[in-house]
Amino acid sequence: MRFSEKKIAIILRQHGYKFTPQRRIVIQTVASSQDHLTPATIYEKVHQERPNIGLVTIYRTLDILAKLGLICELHAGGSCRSYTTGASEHHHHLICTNCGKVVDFSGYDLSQLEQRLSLETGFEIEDHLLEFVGLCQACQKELIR
Amino acid sequence: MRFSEKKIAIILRQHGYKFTPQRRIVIQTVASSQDHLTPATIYEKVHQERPNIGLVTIYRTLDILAKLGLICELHAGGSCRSYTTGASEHHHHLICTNCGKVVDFSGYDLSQLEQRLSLETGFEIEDHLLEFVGLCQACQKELIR
DNA sequence: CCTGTTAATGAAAATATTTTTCAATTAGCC
DNA sequence: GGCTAATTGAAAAATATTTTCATTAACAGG
Repeated sequence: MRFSEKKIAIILRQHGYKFTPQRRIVIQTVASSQDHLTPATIYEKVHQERPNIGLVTIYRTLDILAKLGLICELHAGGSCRSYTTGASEHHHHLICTNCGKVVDFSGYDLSQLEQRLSLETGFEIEDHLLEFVGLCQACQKELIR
Repeated sequence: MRFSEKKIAIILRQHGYKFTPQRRIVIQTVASSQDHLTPATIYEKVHQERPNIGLVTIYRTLDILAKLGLICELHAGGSCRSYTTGASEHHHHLICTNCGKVVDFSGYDLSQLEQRLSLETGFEIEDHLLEFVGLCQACQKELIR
C-alpha cells in the first residue's frame, strides 16, 4: 500500500520534520513516475512546476524521505542514487534496464537465509538488498523490432 | 575460488586488454583487503607503493575489472561505488556496516523466485543483486563495550 | 487567528567525484 | 628487437554533492 499524503505528513511530523510544499512536490513527483528517478531528474520535473525550488532542497528532501522509508533507494539500475515510491509493507524491486520501469514484489521471505547466515558467520544481520534487473515486456517487444 | 594472477592475466588478454603493472596492483590491492574499497581508498593504497599512478587509471581499471567479473561491485554498504575481490562462482555478499568487512556466501539459489517473477510480470530477468548488511562478530563485541 | 520558535529554504560557494582529452609510454605479438 | 594498438598520467573539464548562511515559513501554543 502506497502512503497517502496525509500519512506522509503525519510521519514527517512524528519525526520532527515539517510538511512543506517542497517536500510534498518531491514525493508527488517520485510517486507519480513508473520509473526510478535520479536527484537531477527529480529536480528537472519539480522545477517545471516550481521554478524557484533549489536542487539542494531536492537532495535534502530525498535523504529524509529515504531515511523514513517514504521513498526507496534503488541500486541495480545504472545510477546508484535513484529513487522510487515507497510502500508500507516490506517489498523488493524488479527494474527494467531499458526504460527504468520499477515493479514492486513482495511475498518473498529471506528470513531463513538470514538465520542461516547469522549462524554461519556470526553476523547480526540488520538489513538486506534484493533487486532484479531485466527487460520489461514492453521493452522486449520494442527491442526485437 | 579466487582468481589467480595468471588466470586474471589470461582473462584480460582474452578480452583484448593488456595485463599492466597498474592493473596488477589494483587487483592485488582489492584482493588483499577484507573490506570493500572505494576508488579513492584504492588510489591511496596503491599510491603508497607506486606514487606515480594516477587516479584516472584506478577508475579505468576498476571499470574493466568489474565488467569482466574479476572484482565485485557492492552497493549496500554506505558508498555506492566500492569493490571487493571477485570469485569464479556465483555468490553473494554479507557486509559489516561498522568495519566494512565483506563475507562471501553461496549456495543460495534465486532461480525459482526469478522464474516466478518472470511469469508474474513478463520480465525477462537478466541479473540480480542480493546483499545483506549487519554487524560482524568483532564489531558486535566492540560496540557493546 | 496571531505569535514565537525552530526547522526549512534558496543561492552561492566549496568540495568531491568522475570523465574527457591528448601526448607520451609500454605490453605483447611478429 | 621492432611495430602497433592499447594504456598511462597529467591537466582540465564536467558532474555531482555538501556546506554555509541569511531569509522565510511551518506549526504548536495561546
